Amino acid sequence: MYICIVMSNSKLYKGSLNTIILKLLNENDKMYGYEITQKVKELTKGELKITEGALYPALHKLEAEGLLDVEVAKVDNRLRKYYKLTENGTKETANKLEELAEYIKTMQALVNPKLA
Amino acid sequence: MYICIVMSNSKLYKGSLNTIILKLLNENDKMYGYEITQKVKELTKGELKITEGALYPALHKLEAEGLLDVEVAKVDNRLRKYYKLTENGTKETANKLEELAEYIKTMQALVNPKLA
DNA sequence: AAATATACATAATTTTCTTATGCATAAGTT
DNA sequence: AACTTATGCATAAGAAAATTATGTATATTT
Repeated sequence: MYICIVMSNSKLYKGSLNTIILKLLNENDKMYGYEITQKVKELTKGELKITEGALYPALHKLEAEGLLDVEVAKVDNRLRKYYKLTENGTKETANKLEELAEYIKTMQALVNPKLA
Repeated sequence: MYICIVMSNSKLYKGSLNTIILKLLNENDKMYGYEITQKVKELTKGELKITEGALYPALHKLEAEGLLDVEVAKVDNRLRKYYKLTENGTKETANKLEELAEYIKTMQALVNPKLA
């Protein structure tokens, strides 16, 4: 038995899930849900864990908005739903990334005004 | 008549209001609500507008959690509620700022893995 | 045989915000 | 004098986006 302290899932991640999903799909062409959770865990060295309750509704919403296309596959007798960016999805990815950069700049102006 | 386009209040700000409040109080000793809204507008060059519906409940909550002390004053026959950090508030400010730095680092690892 | 990993999904609840509304005084404008 | 904008607080209704808790099912590891 061991104790694990993780600072993960700070409140700040709220609102950035869509950006994360879109960016990953922009890099990896197509991915399925579980793969996304693992990739995020890997890239953030375990610091950020995307929960299923957040991820799947987000994917469905992005699909409903026409930003993602879905394609179902069966691998090892298990279902996988591969998502990929639509044309609009690619455009929106650029917007989201710009928004994120802007957000980071703004926050730095707030918490570290000397560097602004 | 003119049209004003502001990218302000993007969804990403969700979760960072407390950090902003605490950091400003950490720098300015004591501030009142309206002053905070104006300071944020100034520091972000109008890009971020803290709404009253978000600010006042947040201040009340931080006070209830023992992170802020409040002191009422009357200036020009108008009420002001000055908030300042408690000892715990100062500690929590450090935590929040570290969390923010961590968040920014993590997001940069996600959206720009080459630099990680 | 049992536990963990893979893979999806949804419902209930909570948190945190926006929008709308309300009260009140001071200062500036028409 | 009347009206608008600025200053200053507050709360309620609703929306958005997460967490937590469940549920189903197969594959792999212990």
